This record gives sequence, structure tokens and C-alpha cells, in this order.
Amino acid sequence: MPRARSAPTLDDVARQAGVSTATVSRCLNSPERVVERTRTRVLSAVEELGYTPNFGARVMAARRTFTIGAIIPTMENAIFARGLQAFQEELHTRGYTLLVASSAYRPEIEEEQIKSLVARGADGLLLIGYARDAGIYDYLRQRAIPTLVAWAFAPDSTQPCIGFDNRASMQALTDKVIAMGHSRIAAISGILEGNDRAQGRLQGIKDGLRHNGLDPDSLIVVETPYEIEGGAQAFDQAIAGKERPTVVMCGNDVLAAGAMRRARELNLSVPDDISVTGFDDIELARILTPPLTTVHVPHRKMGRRAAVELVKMVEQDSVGLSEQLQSSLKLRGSLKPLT
Amino acid sequence: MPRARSAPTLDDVARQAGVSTATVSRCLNSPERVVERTRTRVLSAVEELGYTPNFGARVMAARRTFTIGAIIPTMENAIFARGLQAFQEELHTRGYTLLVASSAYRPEIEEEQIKSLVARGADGLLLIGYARDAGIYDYLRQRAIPTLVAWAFAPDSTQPCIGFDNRASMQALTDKVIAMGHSRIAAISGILEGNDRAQGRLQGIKDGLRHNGLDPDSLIVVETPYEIEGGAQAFDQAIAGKERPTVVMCGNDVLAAGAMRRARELNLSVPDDISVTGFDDIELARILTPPLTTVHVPHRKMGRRAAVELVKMVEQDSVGLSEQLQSSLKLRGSLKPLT
DNA sequence: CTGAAAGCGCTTACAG
DNA sequence: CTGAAAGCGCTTACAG
Repeated sequence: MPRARSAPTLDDVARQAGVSTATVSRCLNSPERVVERTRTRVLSAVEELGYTPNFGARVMAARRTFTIGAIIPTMENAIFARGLQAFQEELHTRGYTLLVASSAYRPEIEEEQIKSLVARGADGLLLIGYARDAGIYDYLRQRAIPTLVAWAFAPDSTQPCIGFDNRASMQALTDKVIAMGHSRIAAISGILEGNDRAQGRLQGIKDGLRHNGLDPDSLIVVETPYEIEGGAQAFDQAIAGKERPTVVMCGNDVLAAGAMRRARELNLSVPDDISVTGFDDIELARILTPPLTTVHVPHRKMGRRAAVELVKMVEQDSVGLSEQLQSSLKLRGSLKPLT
Repeated sequence: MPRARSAPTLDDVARQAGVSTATVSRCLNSPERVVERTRTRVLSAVEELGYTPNFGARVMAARRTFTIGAIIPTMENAIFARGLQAFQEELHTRGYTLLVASSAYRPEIEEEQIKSLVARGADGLLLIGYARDAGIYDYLRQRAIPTLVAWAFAPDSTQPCIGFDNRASMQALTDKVIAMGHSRIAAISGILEGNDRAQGRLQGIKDGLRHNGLDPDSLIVVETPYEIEGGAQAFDQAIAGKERPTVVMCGNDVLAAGAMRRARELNLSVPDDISVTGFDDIELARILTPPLTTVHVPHRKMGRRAAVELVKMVEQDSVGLSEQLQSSLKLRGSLKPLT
């Protein structure tokens, strides 16, 4: 915060207005406690000098930064971008600023980033998914940093969480896929380790198989990073067996986009030769050819609700209420009934 | 930053280690100025107490926050997401944290956000594009906030900028389009007002027309927000004239994706009935059917370079060097020669 | 190499 | 409604 050496301070304003610094501070922070006459005098002094409160001093005296930290796996994935945008907008209307860091889906980086944002004075923290080392939650509890988990919902989570049930959502899609006559199913999953969303989604497929009398162990599973290229390469493995699956269920829309691109390169028609499904319903899903069958997730709503709840936790020092949001199936051209 | 009332302070550490607070501070900030024996004693006291420096106090005393602010139009657009991710990664390796705000492409919101991030103590600022009110630059200069512009390069910019020449890049694409035999050209542009990138790209198309002896005034121009839906709706207008254009050149890939979706809905084949081009070469470009001809922009490199330069400006109090990055054409299936 | 002490610029009980 | 003053927890010349 290197500023012109001449940056005016509260003292300057006080002198100019002929009042004490306490009064100036009150005019700025709780104007109703100052009589109108004084207030206008002070405010015009503020205006005249172009005074802006010094951030560090204010933080130190008030013991809060009005800053909320968020650590997401990556900003590049549209899945987080949309929700994070809504989160930031909502924070802004509430007077908070967003501090962002990314973990690249790596627990040890996430841990480092958590500590870094806490050291930077984040008043509260948004994390993606609930599965992580208990030590981190201890650390956060010890420092009394309100922490909210999003993008996942688990009734038994130790942390308040706002999100949807990844596992049940994926099972619902699987039930539908099976109802359409598919039974040779392959899954392209994101990296499972340390990722409760990816694990939940894969479990959801197995639940669906089991639920419909199919053997979950017969499921072909290919694990790959959540990238288009990953989806494309995984597709090759997914269809490599002697009997080609009739449908490839992907852990998210990005993987599905990669899978569909690869299908096209192999001259396989989607959905005539093979069906493909995704998860998330990001914008991409509708511009693919054919449009992608997927699970719709209310990203913006989730981001907004998370901001509201987290600010409440920070300001009222409350524990935070979990909230389960509903997902829904979007049936589009990439999934076709087996006649 | 509400923490457990028991959060240890420098004083606690000093007492525990039997030294002064000055020595503890030195151990943490310039360890080489403390003799080893003392240092290890202090460090183990730090460890024992689980001491973390108080952010506000440190900021106030040191007069900097090690925080860099970035204000982008929106996080939702993959165009910024990729570059911002790289920007954040590079900042992190240099010990800085990223503060993010978004402007929704609205100058008045951007101005508010600039002031907000400055008030939050951003040591430096990253802004997108150079065109904005001179008053803002005055404001930033007055507070001595190092400011770097990215996503655009203009040799005559008053601010240091790291980016590419939007206008020349689009002209290069236009030259190519015309060389392929197209002359009935429509443009789907982003909103022009206050957006130098959008203006530059549109000018680039006109430059190309002029350069090839065509009348720039004959260009059909439809202006719409940078969203898929905007591109889809604009497509209808772009082809509404008596003679259908043979190519629709879009201000970015997102608009192009919308245009292509709409073409499909109208049963127009791309590229047989009409060609489409984009700008940015985000991942989406390669998964469209057919793949999109576009202008490749080195987003990650731009983000990294911007971080390096901005940190240099902050730490060395230097003016900042502009850097022009090269874009390149990606010719793919959505653009077809007119035989 | 280390310490005593001033100072950073606010906020906030506590008085009046 | 307003002011005097303590205090927030660091950093950093300045001495020694």
C-alpha cells in the first residue's frame, strides 16, 4: 500500500473540521451517532482532502478485514467460474471483497492456500467439497475462522455446507440411462483421490446399477483429470473392451465434451453409435453437437446462498446452516434410448 | 479476522523466548540479521505457541499488504478465467495473494471496484483494457498504486500494458477470410462502448475490408453482449438482409458458439451454407462442430507476464514495461473457401 | 547482534 | 453528542 507520502489521515480531517478523530471515525462508521451539523462539516472535510481510511490501521483497530477468502480447485473450469462470480457479486453487495486462491485439486496446495488466506486476514473462508484432513478443520476452528463448504452436500458433514447431493444426482441420471435400455455402461471419472464430488458421482453410478439389478463391478471406470483432453483420451480406454459400451457417463460436462470430440475423431456417431452424458450443465452442454444430456446444478444460486450464509456466520458469529440445493436432469440429444 | 481471544502475539513469543519483540520480528522477516542460537530459540517458541503474525498490524507497520487486485469484466467468461488463473499462480509463487472483483463490463462498476480494492489495500492493480476515464488514472497515480493493463496492447497507452493488438489480429483474420473469396461479411461484435478490445476488433475487420478494396461501410454489424445467447440472437439479425452474408465474423469465441448453435437451429450448415469465425481460441473452439476458425491468444502467458511485471512495479517502484504478445490464426473447419 | 521505544492510523470504551 | 486517551500488534530507525 505505498501511497503518496501526503495521504491525508484521520488527524488531518479532524483538524480541518475542528473536531476530534473520534468524531470523524464515527461520521464514517456510525453516522447516526453524530449530529447532522457536525457530520456535514466533517464529511466536507473528508471530501476536500480526498481522505480514504488507511486499510491496515482500520483492520488492526476493528479486528476484521471485510474480506472473504475462497479456495477453488481451478478458475479455468466453468463449473466454478459461474458460482464464484455469483459469490463475489453477493459479497460485494454486502460490503465484502473476495480473496481467491486455487489448489489445482491438490490437498497439500489447498492447505497451504488456506493458511495463506487466513494469514492475509480473511474473515471467513469458502471451500469446495467437505473431504479433507481433520487437522485443517481443527486449525480453522482454533483460529475461529468461519468456514463454509460448497459444491457438495452431506447431511453428516462436520462443516456447514451448501450444495447438492452429487451421489444421488448421478444415481438419478443412471436410473434414467438404464430405463432407456442401456446396460453396458462405462464411466469416465475425474480423479477420485481427495475429491468427494468425484467419488460421490462414481458411487452414484454404481448405486444406479445396483438399484436396477446390474452388477456394479461390471462398470468400466477410467479416471482422468477434469480436462477436455483428459476426456478425449479416457474415451479411447472406455471403449477399448471387446464389447463396446452403449453409453459413456462422464463425471462432468468438460470430460463429456472431450469424449464427444474423440468420438467424432473416431467416426463414431453420438448418439447413434454411442451415447454420452455429463454433469453440471454448464453453457457448453447446449452448444455441443448433439446437445449434452447432463445433470443441471444451480451454480449461481449456490454461489449467492453461500455468500449470504458465510457473511452471516462472520457477522453473527453463528455456526452456519447447511442447505441442500436440488439438481435436475437435462435430457438432450447425446443420450438415446436403445430400441 | 475474529480469532480465538487467546491468539498469541509477538509479545508472547518474545517472552517465551526471553528476547525482545524486535528480535522476534527480525527472526521472521530478516532471519540473517539474527544469530543462529537466538534464532532457533525464537523459532521454536513460535512453533510452540502456534504464532501467526497479525495481518492488520503487519500491514499497518510495513505499509503494504502483499495483495494484488484484479478487476475483470466477468469471471464466467473463459477468456479471463484462463489468464487470471495463470496470473494468480504466478502471484502466489511470488508471495502475493489475489483480490478479485468484476465489473460486468460497466465502467461505473469498475470505478467503484477500483476504489474498493484500493481501500482494501491492494499493493497494485491489474485492469483489463486501457480505455477508461482519465480521472481514474489520476486517482491511481495520486495514491501511487502501480497499475498494469492487460488483454490489450496499444503503443501509445499512458499505462504500461501487456497484451496483444486486437485490431491488427482481427485484420489478419479478415485478410485471410477475404483471400478465401468472401466479400459479403457480417460482424457480430461485443458491446463497443467503453470496450477498447471490442472496438479494436471491429476496426480490424474494417481495416481488412479497406485493405482489400472493399467498402467498410458495407459491413453488417450487430452489437450484443459477450454471451452465447447474445451470439445466437445476433446471428438472426446478421443474416436478415436480402443477400445472406457468406461469413459471420464474431468478436469472440463465445459469440461464435452462439452463432453456430443458432445456425444449426435454422438448419444452416456451417461452413457449407455460411462460415463463422471467432476470437480468443478458448477450449470451446476445438469442441464445436465444426471446429472454429479463430485467433489464438496466449492467455496463460499473458497472465503470467502481467503478474511478473506488476510485482516488479510494486517492489521496485518502477513504471512498468509494456509488452506486446503475438496472436496467431487458427484455421479450422468453420471457415471454408468460396469456390 | 540485540533492545527500548516510537510510531503506523485507526476504533472504542469511558467520561462528561 | 463529543473528546481525551488507551490500545490494536506489529516494524524499524536509533543506540549500544
